[in-house]
This record gives sequence, structure tokens and C-alpha cells, in this order.
Amino acid sequence: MRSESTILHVDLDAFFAAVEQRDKPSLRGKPVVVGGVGGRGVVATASYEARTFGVHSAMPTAEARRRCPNAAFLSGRFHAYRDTSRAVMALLREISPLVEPLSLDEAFVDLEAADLPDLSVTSVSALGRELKERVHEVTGGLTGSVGIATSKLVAKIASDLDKPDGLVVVAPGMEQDLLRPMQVTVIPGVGPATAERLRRVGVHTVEELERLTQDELVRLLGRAHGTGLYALARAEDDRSVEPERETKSISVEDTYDTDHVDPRLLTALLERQAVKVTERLRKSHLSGRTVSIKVRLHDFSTLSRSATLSEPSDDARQISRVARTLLGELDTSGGVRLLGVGVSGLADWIQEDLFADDEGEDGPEPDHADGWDTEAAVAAASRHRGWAPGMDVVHEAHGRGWVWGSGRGVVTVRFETAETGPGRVLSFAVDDSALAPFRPPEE
DNA sequence: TCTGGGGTCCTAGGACCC
DNA sequence: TCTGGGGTCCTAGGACCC
Repeated sequence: MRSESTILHVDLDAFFAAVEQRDKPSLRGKPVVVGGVGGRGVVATASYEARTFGVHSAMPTAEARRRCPNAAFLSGRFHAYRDTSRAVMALLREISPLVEPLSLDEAFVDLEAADLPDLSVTSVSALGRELKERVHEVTGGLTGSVGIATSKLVAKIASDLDKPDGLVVVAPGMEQDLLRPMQVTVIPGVGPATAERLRRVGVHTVEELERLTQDELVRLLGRAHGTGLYALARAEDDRSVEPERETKSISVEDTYDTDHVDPRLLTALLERQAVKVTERLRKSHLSGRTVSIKVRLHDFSTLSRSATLSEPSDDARQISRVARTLLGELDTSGGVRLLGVGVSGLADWIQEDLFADDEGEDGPEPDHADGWDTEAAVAAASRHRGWAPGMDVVHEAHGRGWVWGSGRGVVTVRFETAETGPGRVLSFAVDDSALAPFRPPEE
């Protein structure tokens, strides 16, 4: 916890619905529900008009239709949301370089790194008001709610207190007075399961939570959650604003309107998902070692299976093959309502351009427009790195121009140029000494 | 007309290594 | 021969967030 209120949390109000109302004037002042519109959809965002009918996020869309039949039900335009979000995040970065987006519509801003005359409550309040005006301008009329406090915990809770279009600044020293009377569920991380466990030992409010010892909480909730909650109950929170958070996994999943049983259909659907995941991996210049699948059966029970490769991959065929094998191990004869594929254990490319330096301007150029062919790539890589001729090409796929993975006798190289776009990925079996130049830097 | 899709973090048990 | 730990990696599942 800091001695001044320097952590700001912004949360755009009913974000997806507000963007729809902005772009379609006929929807303004009317109930709007954005989310899954199929038979098994749920509500992502309800406009405030829809909320008066009892519609809220995570509610099945069918239920929302019952409660508010006259609402506009929309499936969402994520490009519009992303564009609007970007404008807001850019605005936040004008205030401070330390901005941590939590989602499209939410972020923390560290005001210690902002250009402010001082960090008094008066000063940060003025900044909060100005920010809300600017948000309104850059988004074309959306409102956001702002909380400012000495920690992430309290800033986030504060932004929720006066929604929509709110501004709450919690003065240093007032944190515990604010939290004590509140329900434990205001603390992020206390969901239904934790709340139920706490309720069983007679804890409903933060004040009651404070009476449990750390040992009791650890016994009740486990090491990490127990110690974390013990601190948060006392408004003790030193978490910093982290602008760069690296992606840990990439996944695709789909819930089907009706349960699928046909194994060939399931395999085909899974393969399409594997291709999508691969495309997203490549777009982010990532590859991954662990392939996971997720299967939700007709009774909503959920299974997952995963397998870890010896080398990171971004090859659709390889990821697809692993996913298929994993699916084959499960009994899906009762029907599948959801299927998903994910990749984790992500590795960055080693950003070493094979063709950039000592070959100079006369470096090898692709001799036809659709990219390097295997032989030319092998020859070029061999020349450049002094690899011995006769290395085996053990694997081949699509890719772009850097060395990206190595270890245990295999080097994987990606080829691409600005002209040719995605080219090929090649893995070379080599001896250990030849691997040295391609090892990733030590963490 | 029950229960989305994209993530993160944690736990617990087993394997394996030192 | 018996009896260990600790650390790390992997897998499956669960809680939680927006």
C-alpha cells in the first residue's frame, strides 16, 4: 500500500453495449444485450436499460430474452470494441507510461509515473475528472468509471462504487474503513466457491474475514489463496502496475448449438480449431510446446488432456495431429457440447535474422515469389552459419525468417521476407556444437 | 431453450533426478 | 539395505476474471 493515492483504475461502463448504442443511434436509450445469440449463448454485456429488467453478464441469453423480450440482441463487433479500446489505452498512456490493461474495457494506471504537480487527493481527483472527459471525447460519447487509491485492490473496488460515470478517490488511511463493512465478494478473487467456504465458517463481510488467522485461511483455501486473502482483508496490497504481461497460452473453443456425436465430425472440428490456434500463434511470432484439448460433454462435465512436445511448434499439422490423438483417448459417445484446442509453454522467436548481416546487400534473395524453396533455404542457412552439408531436413512447414528453436539435436529455422510473406519452417538435425549459436539467451 | 470464450493462477500427485 | 528429502516437470482439474 502506498502513502498516496497513486493507482488509478478505469472501467468503461457497459462497454460492448455502449459501443453499439454509439454506432446505432436507434439503440440509444433502449435495452441492448451483447453476447451469444445462439441457443446456448450467454450475455457478455447488458446496457443499463437492459439491467433494469434484471439482465446481467453471464446470464444465459435465453433467460435474458425472457426477462427483456424487447431488447436488441447483438452478437458483437469485436473490431469496433478493439478500436475503441485502443483509443482509450492510448489516452491512458498519455497520462502515464505505466498502464496495465486488464481487458478491452479496463486498465490500471500508475500515477507515480505521471506528470503531476503533486499527488494529493485534490490533484489526483482533478486528473480523474479530466480523464473522464477525455474518455468521453476519444470514444465518441462513452463513459468510464474511475477509482483512485493507494493500491490496486482499493482502486478497483472504488471504480465500481459509483458506476456508471463515477469517480471515487479513496484518501490514504481510509482503506480499511471502506472495506470492513463490505461483503467478502468485493475482493477480486473471491468468487462463489470461496464465498461459500467462508460463509460456512460464518464469514460474510471483510470485517469478519479479518478475524480469521492466516493459518485458518490457509487451511480453508490453500497456501496461495489463503495468504493472499489474509493480506487483502487488511487492505495490504503491494502489487505494482505491470505494463508488459506476456501471453502464456493461446486457445480456441466452441460450444455447439446441439451436441455432436459423430467422431469424424468431431475430428474435423478439432482440426479446424488447431489451424486457428496456429494462425494466432504465428501472428504473435510464438510457438508452443504443450498442446491441450478441452471437451465438454452433454452433461456439462469437462475434460482436458494435454501433451508436451520436445520442441515448440507452430505447425498446424503437428498440433492438429496431437489434438486428434488426445481426443481419441476420450469417450465422447454421449455427445459433445464444447470442443477446444490450446497451446501453452510458449516460446518467443530467437530474433536472429539469418540473411540480414554479413551477406550484405548481395545476400541471397528468393528466386521466386512464393518464398524460399527447401533446397535454397538449406543452402543459404548452411552458408551463413557454416553448417556442414548433408544436414537432414527432418521437418517442414510454414514460417518466417528467423531461427526460433533449438535443442537436443534439432534447430528450427523460419524463412520469410517482406516480399514473399510466410515462407517455410525447417528443422535441421545437427550435432551439439552447431546448436550453440542458436541457443536462446539465458533468462 | 440453463450454463460463452478468452485467459490466468493454483493444487495435487506422479515421475524423475540429485 | 533402508530410508530420505528437495526440486522440477508434467498432467488434470478447478476457481476466478472480464
